[in-house]
Amino acid sequence: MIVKPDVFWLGLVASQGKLVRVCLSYSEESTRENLGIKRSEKASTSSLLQSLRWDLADYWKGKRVDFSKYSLELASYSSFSKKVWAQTRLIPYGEVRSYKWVAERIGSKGFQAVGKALGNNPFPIIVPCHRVIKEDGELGGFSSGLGIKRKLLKIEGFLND
DNA sequence: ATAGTTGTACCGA
DNA sequence: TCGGTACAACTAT
Repeated sequence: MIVKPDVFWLGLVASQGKLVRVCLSYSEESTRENLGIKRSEKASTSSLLQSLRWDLADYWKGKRVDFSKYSLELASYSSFSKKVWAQTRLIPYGEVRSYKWVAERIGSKGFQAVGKALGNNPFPIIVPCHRVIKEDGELGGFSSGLGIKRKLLKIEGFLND
């Protein structure tokens, strides 16, 4: 399913009651390409996606939405990545932590590897990798574009404007 | 084996 | 404060 809650597009894929992938992008085309969703496909009737869609709409309005009820399809990922994402999901709405904090919490010194795992995050927003920034307060990177990271942090009230 | 990360710390100017 | 650089753990090739 593809929705456009703001200036960017959001592609959502679910299967068997679990979220498989989320894609954030500035263009509808790249979202479709990324997820392999054809224009001809009908809107999903999956209740999971319907629910997620409303939650995301609320989220964009600035409502404090809790995405932790959604289960993720993680079978094909490394245990390190799973740990990083699980830890990242624990960061509360509107707060941020550093890559180092995440690494320490999962018993690793590889803070840069944390960045890499977050870069591979298949569930942006649901796994709030935008809440992970550098130790010195800089934003760090974001695979879907730093502008989107900034936007998300603004929605959550962490950044102004 | 090697190169490339969404990083951190330390040093010198 | 800024730039260079050494280093860290992990992934992908």
